[in-house]
Amino acid sequence: MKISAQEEYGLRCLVQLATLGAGESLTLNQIAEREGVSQANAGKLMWLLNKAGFVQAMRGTKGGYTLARPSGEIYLNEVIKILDADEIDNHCEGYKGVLDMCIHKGDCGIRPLIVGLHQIVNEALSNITLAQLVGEERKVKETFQQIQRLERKAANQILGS
Amino acid sequence: MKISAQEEYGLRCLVQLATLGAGESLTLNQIAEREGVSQANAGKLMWLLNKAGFVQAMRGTKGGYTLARPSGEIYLNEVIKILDADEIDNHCEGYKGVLDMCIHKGDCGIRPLIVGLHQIVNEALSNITLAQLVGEERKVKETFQQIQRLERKAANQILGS
DNA sequence: ACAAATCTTTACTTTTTTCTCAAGATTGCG
DNA sequence: CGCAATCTTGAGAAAAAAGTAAAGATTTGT
Repeated sequence: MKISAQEEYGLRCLVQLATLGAGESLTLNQIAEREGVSQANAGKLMWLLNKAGFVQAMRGTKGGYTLARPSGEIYLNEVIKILDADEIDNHCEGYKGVLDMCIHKGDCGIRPLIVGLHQIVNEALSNITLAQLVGEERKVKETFQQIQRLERKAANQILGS
Repeated sequence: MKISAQEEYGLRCLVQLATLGAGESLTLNQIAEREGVSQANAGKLMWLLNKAGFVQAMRGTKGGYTLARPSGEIYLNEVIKILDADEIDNHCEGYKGVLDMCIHKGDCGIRPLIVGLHQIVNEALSNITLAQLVGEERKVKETFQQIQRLERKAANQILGS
């Protein structure tokens, strides 16, 4: 279970935009340079993010990108969903081995595991906004630590019984 | 953020072994057939799991695989770690763009996010054993739902304030 | 000892993901 | 207008992941 390159770089490009003051914008080149990515690659990512409505692009001299909404209103789960080309909703379509259908219809321990994992990640991401990612290292860390503590408690309650 | 094919199929092969009674074992062919995977592929997975000490293999006629420990003592986080070729510990080594080093040293909003996500997933996985995955759909689902509820509560406590 | 069944291991092929390139489109400026 | 800067878009190259094949090693049974 890992974060894909597209998810990571896409998020980082957004973070760059989130640091801007009102009226400021960044060109593809600036974004690429700041994140250590090629301009071509950044271009594709920004294109995706633009299509999805997270950023606004302006062409021509003096063009560039800005966030389409305040960074405090952009939740990471939405962003990840775009950068990751959806997935999960059709999990059993994906890994069905050489057979035509997923073998594990009905009662199957694997499916709830996979679905559950995705939900947990999604839930965590839906509590974090772009704004929080900008220079707010402390708060993000705290949020996750708290989540983990309660996660552990929950597991004990259920499994320990 | 998604589960890789190797993670999923590897887990499923283990689940097959976990359903066996004492003294029973499964051959590569049987495992492959039951999970709808090619024998070659199952072979590679079982080889990995064997090297990591999760299963025991016996060659020759009457050979096959069995779990190396009781299924109740095999935690999913350990298994995933093997099937996923480690990762995370060296996250900043992985996605560093075209530069020699990760740009985000020190204070960086992205790193705690990535690390935090992995920890949350790992924590969830470390509370589930192979035994629970066998025909226990209900229980796995419950565990995750409970974790999610508390996760949400935790987030509200911190972020809402 | 030999043959059959089975796991082991390495090299290779295919598929998917990631990244790049190059041509096109739009905007602003002189 | 026409040039320069910038985003857009699709094709395709490169890299990584997944999967396959084939030859080798080990065990059991006769």
